[in-house]
Amino acid sequence: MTDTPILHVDMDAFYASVALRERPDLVDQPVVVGGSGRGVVLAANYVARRYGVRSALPMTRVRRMCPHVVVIEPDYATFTSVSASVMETFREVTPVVEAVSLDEAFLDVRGSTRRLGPPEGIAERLRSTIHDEQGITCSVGVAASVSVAKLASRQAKPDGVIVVPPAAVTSFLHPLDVGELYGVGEKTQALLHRFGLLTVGDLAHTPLRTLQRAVGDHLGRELHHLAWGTDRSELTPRAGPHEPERSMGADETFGRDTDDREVIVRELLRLSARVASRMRSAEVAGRTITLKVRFADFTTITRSRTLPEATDVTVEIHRAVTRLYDALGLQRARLRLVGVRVEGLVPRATVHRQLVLGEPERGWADADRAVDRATRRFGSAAVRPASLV
DNA sequence: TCTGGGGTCCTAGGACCC
DNA sequence: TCTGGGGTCCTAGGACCC
Repeated sequence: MTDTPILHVDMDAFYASVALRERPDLVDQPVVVGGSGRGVVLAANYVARRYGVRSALPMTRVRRMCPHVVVIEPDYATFTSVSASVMETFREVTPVVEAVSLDEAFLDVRGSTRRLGPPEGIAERLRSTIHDEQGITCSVGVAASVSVAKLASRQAKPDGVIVVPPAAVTSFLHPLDVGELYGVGEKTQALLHRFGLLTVGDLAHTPLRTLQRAVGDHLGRELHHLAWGTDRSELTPRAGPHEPERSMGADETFGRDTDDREVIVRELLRLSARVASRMRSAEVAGRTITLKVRFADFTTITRSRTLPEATDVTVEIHRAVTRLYDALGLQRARLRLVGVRVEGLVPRATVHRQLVLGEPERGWADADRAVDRATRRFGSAAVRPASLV
C-alpha cells in the first residue's frame, strides 16, 4: 500500500516537443507551435520561454518579444497519435487512468505497487518509457490527492518528479500564491488579493463563510478543500479527454473584422455544417442553439434559442443562428468572430421527430447524410453548400 | 493587425408549476 | 391591508481549463 497513490503526468511543452522530433536541428532555438495571423501560442519550447514567451500569447506579441522565433503550424493528427501511445503506456501501469487532455492524465497506482514497487519508481519508469518510445519528456507529481499531484507536477517541470507525502502537504501548499490553485484564474486571483488573501495559507485560515461571501458558495467550498489538500483522490477512468460531450460548437475569428451580413451569414453556414457533421458522426442531436458574436472591441455576447425538438440538421441549425443574428439588429457593428454551438446533446436514437405534414425537414436530413457519405469518400473539400463554393 | 478554439461549470433572474 | 416555498427550464453572462 501507499499513501501517495495519485500520479499526475504532464508532457513538457507537448506540441512543441512533438514538433521538434521532426526538426532536431531547431532544438536550441526558440520555437513555438501556433497559428499565423491573429493566432496565439499553443506551446513554446523552453528556449522560447526564456524570452518570456508563454502559451496563449498573441503571435504578434511573440514576434516583438523574440523576433527570431521559429513558428511551426500545429499538426493535430500527429499530436493525437503520440497522445494515444502515451495513454497506452499509462494503461500498462494501471487501468485507472483519467485523461485530462491530449498531454495530461491522472493515474491511480494503488493496485500496481505490489507488482511495480512504490509510486516514485513507477513515475521514473513511465518517464523513461515515454522518453525512449516517443522522444519527449514529461513531469510527474505524486501525492494523495488530485490537486496536490497536479501542483507537484507543475513544480517538477521540466523533466522531473516531485513526491508530496501527506505530512508535507500543508508546507508544500501554503506558501504558494492563490493563483496557483486549480480554478483560480486571473479574475479570482485579483479578487482574493484585494481581500488580502495572497497565499494558499491565507486562504486555508479564512473562515469558510467569509470565503464564500467573497467568491460564491461553490468556489468558496472548493478553495477551502484545495487549500488543505483535501480534494478528491478517486479517479474516473476515461480514455479520451472529453468523453460524451454535452455541447458541440465551432467558432472562427475573421481574418479581418467585418460588418457584411452576407459574409457573416455564409460563415454561420460553414460553422453550422461543421458542427452538424460532427454531431452526426457522434450520433447525437441537440435542442439549444447558441450564436456567439465577438465585436471588434473584443466584447462578446451570446444569444440562444431552444427548439421544440433536438436536431442534427445543418439547415435547421443555420436557420436558428441566422435568426438570432438578425434579431440583434446590428447596423454598422464590425464583428471579429462568430460562433455556433449546440447544447443539450442527447443520443440521436432517443430523438423521435414529430413530423408535420408537408414539412420538408426530412429531405434536409437526407441531404446531410448524403453529404456525410460523399465526404467520407471524397474528402470535405468535395461537398459543401452551394453558397460556400 | 494585441488577445484561438474546444470545451465545462456556476450564477442569477424570470417564467411556470405544484 | 405585505411578501410562500420549492423545483425546473430557459436565457445570458462570466470564469476557467487545456
